[in-house]
Amino acid sequence: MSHALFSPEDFEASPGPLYLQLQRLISEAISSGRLQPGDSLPPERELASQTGLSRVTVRKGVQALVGAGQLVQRRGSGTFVTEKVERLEQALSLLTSFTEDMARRGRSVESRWLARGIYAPSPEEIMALGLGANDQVSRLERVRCSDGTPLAIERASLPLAMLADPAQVTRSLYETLAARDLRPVRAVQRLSATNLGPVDAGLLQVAPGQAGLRIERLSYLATGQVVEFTRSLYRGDAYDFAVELKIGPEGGRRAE
Amino acid sequence: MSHALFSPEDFEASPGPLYLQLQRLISEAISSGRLQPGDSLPPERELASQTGLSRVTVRKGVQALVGAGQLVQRRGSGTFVTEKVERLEQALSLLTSFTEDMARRGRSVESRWLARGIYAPSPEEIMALGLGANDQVSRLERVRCSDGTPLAIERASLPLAMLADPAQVTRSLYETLAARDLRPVRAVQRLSATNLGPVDAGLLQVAPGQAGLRIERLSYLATGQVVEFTRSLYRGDAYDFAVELKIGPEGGRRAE
DNA sequence: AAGTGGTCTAGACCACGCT
DNA sequence: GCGTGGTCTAGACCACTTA
Repeated sequence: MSHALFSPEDFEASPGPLYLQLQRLISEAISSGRLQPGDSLPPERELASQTGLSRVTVRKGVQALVGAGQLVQRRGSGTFVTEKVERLEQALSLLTSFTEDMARRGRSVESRWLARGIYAPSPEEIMALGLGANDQVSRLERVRCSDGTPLAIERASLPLAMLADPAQVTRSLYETLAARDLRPVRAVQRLSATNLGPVDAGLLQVAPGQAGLRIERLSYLATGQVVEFTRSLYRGDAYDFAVELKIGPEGGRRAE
Repeated sequence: MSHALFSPEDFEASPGPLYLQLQRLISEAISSGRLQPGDSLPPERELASQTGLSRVTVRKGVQALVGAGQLVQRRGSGTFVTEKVERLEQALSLLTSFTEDMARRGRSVESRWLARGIYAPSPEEIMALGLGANDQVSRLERVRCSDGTPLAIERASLPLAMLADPAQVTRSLYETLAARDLRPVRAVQRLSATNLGPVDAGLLQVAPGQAGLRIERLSYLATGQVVEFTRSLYRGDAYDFAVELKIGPEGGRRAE
């Protein structure tokens, strides 16, 4: 059975740096199916002796694939091919809740609370919610998971007037608000792509540096008051957001 | 003048790996303003002797900041603090052209063509445009720049029926289409975050692995025909997309 | 030609996870 | 305890840029 995955011949007179060649070989082994998601790679020292490279060089090649999200390394345990996540599609221009959204797909929802309580507001929250210096803020921070996989980090901040007791939110924030007749009628979102920092990457169980989608949302009541200020981070590999476009000025009538 | 930037004392009995300490020191020097955008870092060998670390370790710390986009390295020349890019805000739900969008902001627009011609379609293009196996496709691929900075890569594909002569597109694609009375009335976009590969990162002049926003768009005529299929990659650090939300089913009336 | 980053090595020790 | 990945070193050579 145990054919070595690679051999020194693979590196004879090939072009380019050795770590890139190794990277390519491993990458091809994955895409060809010779290495399946969840499979373990040989230990670095063994890869080194199999290929005739030094361990430093082997690590450099492997690390590149870890950075690309194709491999995961667990200290003391080994190196494994990343389990792939199915991509979820979600409409951006509907104000739906995570809970309902997943239910509609027939997927389980779990949340892990990072923070749920009343705090002194950050400057960012003061700005966004229009608070006074002495006001306090309700914070709801959680990791959203579906079928066991963390998909997003959600950090919601609300004025106490909107949510005096954060602890009463157990499932959907919108559900809790709606029960008190606080229904947002309008919301503005800002999206950008960002490399996940070590902390957020850890919470989402991906390698630091992986791409994530950052969404900031401000929701308003009919009165114009701000209901909530939410900053979310979605795993870039797990989400597709869909937007339907209206027609811009140059595509339609000139004098609208 | 030339105080050494760092000294071995910075590393005495501090916690954590040495390369992370170096990374933090450099990062702080940047955020504190002691290192300005465009400034050069001391050569790796000098950093090593200043800090008492090995060059390998210095490189590891520096590379991490290169990966984070804070530093740029140019072989044979040196290591420099990244020039920062001002963030542009753009409405996602309007179908505006890059050209007009920048003009409205009073910014210059330059494009560099990567491809402009007629090709045999890829399977992806066949799917998206609903082509037959023997049809051909017009492709417009360019890097979009403003004020000298590359901001996005745009790869547009159109059926020949919509654009028989790609060479006649010189500025805005929409302008060219509108002149032939081909005005899209509807478009669907899909967004996701992704780590830029070496090629795309090179075109956008950022480090490979930096986060980018991928947008796929399908535009339709009033007849329902597909006008264009465009895949764009925006620099994550240069763009903020804004979306206004409608109200989802649970927020509004039940029976609308 | 000199100086820079880019690659590579052989060998060492540490910290963690498993069994 | 043993095997894994994580960190670190000293020294070498290559490839490119700049002068």
